[in-house]
Amino acid sequence: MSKLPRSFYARAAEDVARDLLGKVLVRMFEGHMLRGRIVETESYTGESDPGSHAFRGPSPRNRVMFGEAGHLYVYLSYGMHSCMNVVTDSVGVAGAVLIRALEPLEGVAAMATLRGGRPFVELCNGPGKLCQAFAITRSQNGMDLESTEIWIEDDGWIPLEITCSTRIGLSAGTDLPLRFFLPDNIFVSKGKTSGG
DNA sequence: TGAATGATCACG
DNA sequence: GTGATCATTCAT
Repeated sequence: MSKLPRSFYARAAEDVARDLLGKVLVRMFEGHMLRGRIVETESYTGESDPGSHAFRGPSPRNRVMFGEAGHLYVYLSYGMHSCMNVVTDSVGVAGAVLIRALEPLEGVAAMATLRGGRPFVELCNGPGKLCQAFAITRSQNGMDLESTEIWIEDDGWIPLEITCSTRIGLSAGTDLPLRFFLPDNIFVSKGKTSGG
């Protein structure tokens, strides 16, 4: 049960995305401890990645992707949903890992309330859903994962198997196998699998 | 299958 | 300033 150090994040986004599978996101919210195991991620880089927000260089929105690793990058999608990324790579190099799905472990009642009473398996099986369940909005943008409000820890659990496939919901860069998930885990978001 | 809903970006 | 686009979710 150890909190991941900043050096864990200060690597290539693709490596961080793969290694985050099985780790546990922890969030303190109004006295509740919310915990969920990461079961699905996608990696995004910079100028070489047409699917990335940072593809066209720095802007006010993607600024944190170019900053120090181990911070949160949260943005609003489709005008109504927040999506949560973890910043990777070194300062000046754009990189981030989108957290797409979690397996709820602790604080499930609080998550269900935040999610409007949705069924258990639908609490965190999508990027917008898990942000709602963990009360993460753009006001958490730039937050440090070494803070006491939100962090990611390793509880020793190791995935049996990791599968990769192309990323979801993009109009560019869809040919790259940069989505990582645990096959057979029921909390992985719906959408395409690795061709099966 | 498509409605909801607003920030962001390119362009002028 | 305007218009197109979007790393989605939910109800039909």
